Amino acid sequence: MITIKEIAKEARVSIATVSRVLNGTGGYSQETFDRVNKIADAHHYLKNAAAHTLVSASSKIIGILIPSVSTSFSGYIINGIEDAAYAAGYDVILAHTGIGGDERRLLENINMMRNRQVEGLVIVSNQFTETALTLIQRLRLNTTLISTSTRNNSLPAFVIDDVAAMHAVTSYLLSIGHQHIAIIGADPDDHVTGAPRIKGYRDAMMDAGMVPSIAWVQRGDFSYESGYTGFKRLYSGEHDITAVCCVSDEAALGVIAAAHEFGLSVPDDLSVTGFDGTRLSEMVRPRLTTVRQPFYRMGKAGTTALLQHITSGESINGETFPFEIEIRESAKPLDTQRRGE
Amino acid sequence: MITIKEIAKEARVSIATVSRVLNGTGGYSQETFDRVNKIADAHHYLKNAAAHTLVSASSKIIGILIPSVSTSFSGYIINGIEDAAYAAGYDVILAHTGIGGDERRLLENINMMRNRQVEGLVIVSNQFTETALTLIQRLRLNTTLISTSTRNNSLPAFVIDDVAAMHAVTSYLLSIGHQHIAIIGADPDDHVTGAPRIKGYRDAMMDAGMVPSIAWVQRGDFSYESGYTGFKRLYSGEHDITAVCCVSDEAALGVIAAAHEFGLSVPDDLSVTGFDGTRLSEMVRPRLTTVRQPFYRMGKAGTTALLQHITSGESINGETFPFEIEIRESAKPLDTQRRGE
DNA sequence: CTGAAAGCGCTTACAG
DNA sequence: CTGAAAGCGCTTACAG
Repeated sequence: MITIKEIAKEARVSIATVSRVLNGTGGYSQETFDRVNKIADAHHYLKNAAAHTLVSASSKIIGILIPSVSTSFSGYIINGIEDAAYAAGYDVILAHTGIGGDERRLLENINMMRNRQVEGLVIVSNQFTETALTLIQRLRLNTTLISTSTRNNSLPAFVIDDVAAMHAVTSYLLSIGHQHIAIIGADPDDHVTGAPRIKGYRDAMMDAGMVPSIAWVQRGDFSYESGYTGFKRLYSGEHDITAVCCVSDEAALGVIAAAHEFGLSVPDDLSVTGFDGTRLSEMVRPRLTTVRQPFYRMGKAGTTALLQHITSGESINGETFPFEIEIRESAKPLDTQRRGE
Repeated sequence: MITIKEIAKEARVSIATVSRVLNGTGGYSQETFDRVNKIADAHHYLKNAAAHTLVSASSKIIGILIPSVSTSFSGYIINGIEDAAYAAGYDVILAHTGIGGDERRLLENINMMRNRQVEGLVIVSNQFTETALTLIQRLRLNTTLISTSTRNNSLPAFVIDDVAAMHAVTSYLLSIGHQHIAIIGADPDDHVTGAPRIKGYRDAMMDAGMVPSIAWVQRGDFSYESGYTGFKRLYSGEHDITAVCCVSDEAALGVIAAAHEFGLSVPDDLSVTGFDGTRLSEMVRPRLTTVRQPFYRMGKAGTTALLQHITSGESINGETFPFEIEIRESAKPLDTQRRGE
């Protein structure tokens, strides 16, 4: 790879001049400008990013920390982040923290982001610990959160209102006549997403004068599997459930699969709703009634705000995005369902 | 952030000694070692990666080039790449090239990888052009290909045998009595994946003495949409089709959705097979009979080989992975199907 | 076992 | 408009 030193030699100017020309910072004649650029182009000059980072203390890199990139919604968020970064001339370092929550790997990766001199950090749907939070603060990493938040809102978060969203789907189910509604797949100990969704469900039920029994809340980890086992557990005891609202589209598919095994057809015998509004929810039959989260926009907006903060010091204001209830075929009015027993 | 200079000062040794201690390269007393490390730890020293990259000309970074991270299988591959990189102490830069194939963005990103001094490049399922290939070669980027290949095999590829795989699913369909079998979703002009799969299908049909009509091959771009529109186009003209093999799980779901609109139920009226074996194929009902590709392993093996090449100069040998036909419920013997009209 | 020095490829005042 | 010089934070012969 050719360096500015060689270009300088060939153009018979100093490296300072080459640097100025290549960065277009002014302070050279048109003639010099053309000559230097011509030589640089001829040799396919590419600036050494490490040298630039070292001297300018600006890496033009942002980091993404994500549990796993293979859950169905993470792709949309990453696309949004990447597009925003690309538009601003930033590159992206990606690191997994692992789904189970391997704290050591998480901390290592946060340190890695710092020693790579990332200018900003985007954390996606992560359950990060106090230790991680402290480390981020000590490292003075500009951070933005997508689809997650801290308990005390210490970091700007780009999210939807989980309580309101779950309240809305549950109310929809109530509005079409269902009363025996279960919720499957959320972890009540997860204060960022699980608990609020359960609260939204519970509030809606209460508003309608229903008191959900304990068995109606089947905990899980948002996965297909937790939908599947959750429904099996539920249905073994409770046969009068007519609708289930799930906390992810994948969990909804798990519920539907388990229902099949009981000879139940969706939505004829059971109404099921998803959450997220991923492509999945439109690709299956019956298509899922679900809550659509604007993942791509959340990723993009969060990153754009972060970048704005980096370049012009504007403070980052988190944003709560509107969600949409997509009414499709996996749930239908109780009086059109074949009743259970 | 503290630097070795400050550590040196505090430990009253030279920066050279600090560097040696921190890298564990030997050449210091136990006492010095302890003292320096203690100070470094106390100040949470983190090595400046840019300085290290600049001086050692080794960035410890590999790059991933991928069209989009939101197709259903890309996540598994990226997880494999990331895990292999993490295990070897490498970090990962991710860049999208866009699904449509924005060549300018592709070339820009290849250049970016070079000026970020990536030590290796992993290209995932990309349709890259001659220009891109030339650029990669000129830049002397160590490159490995996952789930794609070059026409002349100039770059090591980690793939499955598409001809054999499609031959196998088609043969399976034939073996359970189907004869009027269509293929939907492949682009015959795509020489890396589309054409080979069509060939596998055609060969299997020919082997069984069938001559597929032109209408039986519905081109597409592997997407859900192309499955959907492909089946609509097909079925408008040909009502005697009893089975469809698709080139992706998503396309299979598109076919199933379109079939529904014709009042056809899968597999009772129509058998459908997928391709890829993503989680999708197990989450839907009926579960898809499909071809499972070991994406995670492909990503991991390709990256491991690349890293081995980088560190010990071993040449990279591409690898053709075994696939598996997963027999599930979306396809069934012709004589158990309700016949079409 | 340890230090002084050169150098990686850039940027940026400063002086002219 | 242009150049000499210092410096970013490291590594690595070389000499002792």
